[in-house]
Parts: sequence; structure tokens; C-alpha cells
Amino acid sequence: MSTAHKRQKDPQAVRQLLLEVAADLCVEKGAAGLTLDAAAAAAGVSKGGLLHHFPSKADLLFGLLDDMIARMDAAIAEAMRADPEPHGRFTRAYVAVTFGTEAMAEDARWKAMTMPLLAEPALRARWRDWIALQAELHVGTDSSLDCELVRFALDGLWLASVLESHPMDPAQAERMKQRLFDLSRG
Amino acid sequence: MSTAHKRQKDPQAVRQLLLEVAADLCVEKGAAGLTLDAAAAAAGVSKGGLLHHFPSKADLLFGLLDDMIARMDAAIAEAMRADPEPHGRFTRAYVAVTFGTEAMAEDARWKAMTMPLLAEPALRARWRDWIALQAELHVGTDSSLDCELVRFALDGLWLASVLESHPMDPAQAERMKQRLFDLSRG
DNA sequence: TTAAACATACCGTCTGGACGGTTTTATTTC
DNA sequence: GAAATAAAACCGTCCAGACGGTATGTTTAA
Repeated sequence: MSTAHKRQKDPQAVRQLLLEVAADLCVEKGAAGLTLDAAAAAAGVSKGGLLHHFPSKADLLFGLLDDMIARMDAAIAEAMRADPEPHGRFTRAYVAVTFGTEAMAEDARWKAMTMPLLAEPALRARWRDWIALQAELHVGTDSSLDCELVRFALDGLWLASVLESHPMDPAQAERMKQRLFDLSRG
Repeated sequence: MSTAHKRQKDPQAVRQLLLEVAADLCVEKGAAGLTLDAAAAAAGVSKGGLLHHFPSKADLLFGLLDDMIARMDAAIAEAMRADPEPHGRFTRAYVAVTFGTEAMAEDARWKAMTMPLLAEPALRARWRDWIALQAELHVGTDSSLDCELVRFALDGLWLASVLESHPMDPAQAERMKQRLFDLSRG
């Protein structure tokens, strides 16, 4: 990192930029509507450059999903660290992350991108694996009926926010959030 | 209708068949992956024939969504008719429909198809309109916090069933269903 | 010197849909 | 009610553009 400003080329940054612009295009046009030409142009690199980082379009999409899962993991882990009560801790972290504690605008893109990605049948396996892993990790503390119900509701809320189908004012959102927290404590 | 068996051509049936095979292909390949050639071939008509019923691919996709919404409306209306208690009636109908009271295999296709369709940004407006209409129709009886929470949970459950991410045995599903019914009564 | 990190040019395929026919059904006219 | 006419319901062909990916050259960093 100390020499980052000296390097004229920063492959990691280029890769990250590619993922970001690809995410934007994915939100706008869908996963299949995302083209390599458009992504490369938006990132200011040639298509050859893009294909150097992601050898195929499938690799790019997998990269997007993996990045998204990594962000999700990190956010949940951080939210769990601040919660002393074991029962329902994972579920409450899920609440906090879904309602976006921090930079909303920043990760709104990643939330919106998930929809087109999951619509692509080829990408669902990775998502399923992650869900199964979480379920296995937090069995015992978060497998009560109400905890599961809360997490389903959060998925529904996420869906609504992506589709912009259920506009909610902040007060309403806060009440919902509190109710979900309460249910997670059983 | 009395002469239906005499007609050699049945445009309505052809149109319906086109929608059904298109739904299947949409589930398999996604909305963008659905090709006119494949749909026409699967329905046993030429591409020209398909384009006669649906002048463009967008029209076909809109047709799919409209058909899906119509089925949803009919199923919900029927479920509501059997419920004497006004408060939360729409929400309970939503529960019943989501958990699939009747021919599961038949409408499983239409549930699965919704995902790729909603992933297509161009189609979301119609969906939003339907949601807004439902909210307007049942304000007063179904706008309590818990009713909204239940409906969000149902959307989450629908998502899980489409993605096959949260396998549930029948007993578990029944408990969840009852819990959601209870919450809808407040 | 070597490999990574790009750029440029190009190709084969796929796909939406335009277009001009042809057959079937409905409607009108005589 | 038969002929004529119009309109709907298709079929087969072709094409222009888009898109993923390859092959190859060039520059930059180690």
C-alpha cells in the first residue's frame, strides 16, 4: 500500500473499478444485458483489459457475486460483534445490515445488483451454499421459528427496496425494524 | 364456445400455449435468455406466428407478467371469499396463495417465472402498479405493522422457494404458516 | 529478461424482427 | 345460401447489428 501512489498501474484498483461499473450496468440492464464492451468502456479500459482480469463473462458475474457475499459477510460479522446476547444475534445482525446502518448510498448498488444476479440460474448455487453455511453456523441461536420468520421478512424488505415497490417513510421503517428486533428475542 | 371444437385453428389456445412454453424457457434461461426462436419452436409455431400474437419480445414478456398478475388476482380473490374476518383478510389470502393451497405443480412455474421477470428493470413498473393498487384496496384492514411484516415474510418465503435456498419439511412449513396466520390477526 | 497488464483488430454466431407470401376464418353482398 | 371480400392467423426467408471471445501486439513492472 505504501507504494500504491508510485505505481502507475494498479491492477487491483482496475479490477475493483471493473466490478463497480459492472454492478451499475447490471442494475440498469440486468445480468444478461450487461455487455463486456459497455463494462470495459465505463471502466475506461479496453475489452482486452477486462478479459485479462475476468477471462469470460461468467467469471465477471461470479466475481460480482463473490464480492457481494464478501461484503455481506463483513457487514454481518461487524454487526454481530456489538451484540452481547447470543440468542438471535445473527438474525439481528441481518436486520441491521438490511436496514443499512452505515453508508446506504454506497452499498445500495450491491443490494440492487443481487436481484439480477440471482435471477441467473447459473449463479444460484453459490448463493445457496452461502445460505446453507450461515444456517449451519448459527443453528441453535437463530433457528427458532420467529428468527426464521424475521429473516424471511428481511428478504421481503430487501426485495421491496430493490423493486421500490413499498415506499416507506423513516418512521415506518424504524417501527418495522424495532418489531423485527423484538421478534428476534422471542 | 359451442363451435370451439369445429374450428381448426384456436388462436386463444395458441396464445396461451406460447405463454406457457415461454414461461418454462424463462425459468430455465432467464428473461433475456429467452429467445423467440426457442419459444416458437417449443410451441410448435413459426417465429412469424409468434410475432403475430406478440409483436415484439417485450410484448411477450409483458404478456407473461400480465398473465401472472391475473392468476395472482384470481387466486387471492378466491381465498378472500372464504374468510369472514375483515381485519387482515387480504394478508391471510396472501399467505394461502403463497403456500399454494391447490395445484402446486401447476402454478409453481408461474411463481418461478416471476423472478427473472422482475429482474428485468423494464417490467417493474407494472409490478409496482399492482402492489400499489393492492395496498390502496386493503388499507384499513391490512395496513397494520404485523400485517405488513407478514406480507414481507411471504415475499421472502417466495424468494426462498424460487431459489430453493431454504429447504423446509412440511411440518416446518405448516408451523410457519400458522404463525403467519396468527400474526395477521394481531 | 520475463511475466503481468494492458491495447487493437477481428471473427463467428446468435437473435430480434422486417417482409412478403399463403391459408384459414369471418363478414358482407347479391 | 353461394359468391365475393376482407381480415385474421399463420409460414419461410433473410438480414443488420450486437456480443462474446480469440489472436496478437505493445507497454509496464519485477
